[in-house]
Amino acid sequence: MANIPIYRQDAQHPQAQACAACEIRSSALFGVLDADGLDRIHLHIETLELASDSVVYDRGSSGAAVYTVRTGVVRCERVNSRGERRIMRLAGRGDLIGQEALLQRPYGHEAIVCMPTQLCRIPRALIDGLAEKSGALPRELMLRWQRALDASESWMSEVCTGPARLRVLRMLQRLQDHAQPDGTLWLPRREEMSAMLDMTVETASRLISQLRREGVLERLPVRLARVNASALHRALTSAAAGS
Amino acid sequence: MANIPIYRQDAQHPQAQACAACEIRSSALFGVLDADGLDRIHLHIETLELASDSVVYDRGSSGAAVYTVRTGVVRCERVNSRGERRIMRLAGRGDLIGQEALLQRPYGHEAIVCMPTQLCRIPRALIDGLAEKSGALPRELMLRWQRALDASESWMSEVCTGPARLRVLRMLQRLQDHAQPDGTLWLPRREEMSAMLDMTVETASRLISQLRREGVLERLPVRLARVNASALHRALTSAAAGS
DNA sequence: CGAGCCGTTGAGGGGATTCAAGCTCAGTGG
DNA sequence: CCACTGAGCTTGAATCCCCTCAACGGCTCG
Repeated sequence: MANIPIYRQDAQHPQAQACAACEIRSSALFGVLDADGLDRIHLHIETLELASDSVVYDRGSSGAAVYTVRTGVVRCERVNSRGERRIMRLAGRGDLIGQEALLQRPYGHEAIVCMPTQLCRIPRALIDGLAEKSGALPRELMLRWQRALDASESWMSEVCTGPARLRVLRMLQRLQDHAQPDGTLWLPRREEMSAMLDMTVETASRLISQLRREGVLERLPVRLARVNASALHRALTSAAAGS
Repeated sequence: MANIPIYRQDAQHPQAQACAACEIRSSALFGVLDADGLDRIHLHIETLELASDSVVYDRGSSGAAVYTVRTGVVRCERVNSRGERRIMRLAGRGDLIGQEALLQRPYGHEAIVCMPTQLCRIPRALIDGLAEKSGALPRELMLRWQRALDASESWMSEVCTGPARLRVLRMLQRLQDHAQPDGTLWLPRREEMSAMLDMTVETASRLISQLRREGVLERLPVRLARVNASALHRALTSAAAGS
């Protein structure tokens, strides 16, 4: 019984190969499953490869699946009662989105791809079936919910607060967490920044330009950038203290 | 087997009587339990009666219990990196707080009583034990988590956004949801409003005074108020449109 | 090339903050 | 009884940050 590989290597199905090779499996939802559970899931999980601005799901649609982000970044949006788009959350590698589906509820926000992204689509029925057998899965799910709640609250307390420059700096800090291996990161369009940080596109543009002149940010071709980590850190501490 | 009362009426323990008489049992966490589960829980659940400004739990403390609000209002606070207090959430009748404890994690915020409040303290071990037997409890727990997440996101998109007057109006709208039977509601101190709405106490004061002059709000003795629902509604629509 | 989108920059105005001064009210003690 | 606090609330005046409105430049694409 010992040394059963966490994902069966001998499975024939191509998706089984993909799951076996998946680098995020230890941090992903099914890390807790045993061999029995794992054997069954490959057949139902689908890997999606989506381009920028693709819609993963719409708010209000009654979804039948949750998604794990393998690479790339997905943003979760919502339109508030004044008709403004607000970006509530960024999901990156290893994050789970659309958990409402597990409770047979419509999605609470719209999920949109920020940069070329790979997703694993996990049908609800699959998780329902597994949860009855595996004792560890419900706990793992609750952990994901708690993580989403933490992220939401820390976003609210840090990114929705304070002077505009500080908010932009904190956004950059968070974008760094989703940076690609080569150090480049997704830089939102100005309008998206405005939806994240509750400011106008003009203000976002001014502040980004200023940070570029200060050497905190270096602009790359298409919606990409590179940040100087130490300069960012310095800017953050001085902005937080100076206020 | 049919017609087993959801809470056993014949239990001797005084807490069993309290649970049997609890008016929120259908909406509370244990509404899904069967008779076996219910018989065991009374012995471990404790009813607390706390005065304003009592601390239910501290952020960072590793809690061993979750709490259900029976009456009153509890606020969940957090201190952001600039050292400012931010109120992230209000919990009222039927709401569950401190769910992090179920995952053996420290509380993510500080919970403080807003007005005289009754709480049920539910030890973590109790829920762990029940969850193994009852299939419905994990689902119910996930539902609570999702509800907290929804509340957090809608708070962020509605209360953290827009001109100050609109934010104050939306706060009043939410406070109405926690109103007492007699129609009075908890009116935060100005400093607490400032922590909720990300504005200065002066701005909060100016706007509350203005709303009082407009007849939206009527002030009562101690941190209580009565709102004119229709006037509030009118003010909200005109403020949302006028901007 | 013009159209359109996105980003940038400028000028002006408005709303919120800042700083400051009274105000109300409960508690205290002479 | 009443002055004396001190905390919380209110209000005023000046300042500033951000928004609004506007124009322009770079870029892609038909």
